[in-house]
Amino acid sequence: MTTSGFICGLDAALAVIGGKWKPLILFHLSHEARRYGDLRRAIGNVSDKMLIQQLKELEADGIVDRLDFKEIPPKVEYSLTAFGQTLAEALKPLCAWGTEHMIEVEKLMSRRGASEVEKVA
Amino acid sequence: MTTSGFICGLDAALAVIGGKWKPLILFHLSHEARRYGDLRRAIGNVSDKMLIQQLKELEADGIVDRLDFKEIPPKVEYSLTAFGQTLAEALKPLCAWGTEHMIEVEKLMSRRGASEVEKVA
DNA sequence: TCCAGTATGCACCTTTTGGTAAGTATCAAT
DNA sequence: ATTGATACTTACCAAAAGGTGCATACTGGA
Repeated sequence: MTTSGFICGLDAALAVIGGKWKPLILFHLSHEARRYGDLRRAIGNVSDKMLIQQLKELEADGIVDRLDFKEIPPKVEYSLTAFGQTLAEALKPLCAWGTEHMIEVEKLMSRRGASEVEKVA
Repeated sequence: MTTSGFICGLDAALAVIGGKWKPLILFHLSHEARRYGDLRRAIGNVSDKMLIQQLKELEADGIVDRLDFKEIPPKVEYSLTAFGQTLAEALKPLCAWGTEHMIEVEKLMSRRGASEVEKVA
């Protein structure tokens, strides 16, 4: 079925920001443009493969801009497009919600992990 | 490492609403409480296993309330908790963004699928 | 009596996603 | 000459997410 129709806008939005590192990428790029390696270090424990992959998708989706300086030790800068910035705007309240309830959510998530451990034990 | 610490609130929020059917569930329950089968039909093409699983997680996360009427043809009603309603609020702008750009996003998504088809062809 | 509807559980399998480790080309510094 | 940094690619593998189908216990309707 090619009817990939979304029911509520939430579906559409999540189709774009779904992906383990995309929220972080959005987060870091919302402040300023960043070079690849820079962004990589900022996020911390991403593999190259993953970061590149997610950046490519975001680029294909018109969320981020890739600026290749064509220099010979490679230099590439990533930034949010205007479209990406509208997304970042729309994400702010959700980000705020998450920040506000972060402790609670962390407890919930560790509980999920814990119950899985119980099954093993 | 058990440091499941989120970097930005986005991570925390997405840990809660991540899951193929959760956005839809939130969406439908934000209007009113619904019986299980009712909700199921509203969503359309979910399997029982998935819907139940996602509902259980949302329940465990304190987002939805499960009201069992203990009747003998089973009757159970799901609704948003107060906490769940704060989430729903925070999601509104994102939902609006998705609705606004839905056509664009649908094109993007079908393009993703198309390029995968190219690889096969 | 037999089937449908109710909400849910369980076993199994496929698809998707994420991760690891290696390799590429080019230059600067050691 | 080797090493390290740059941005990125590829092949291979593990884990997680999702899907299918069957089973349950009980009732009401055909």
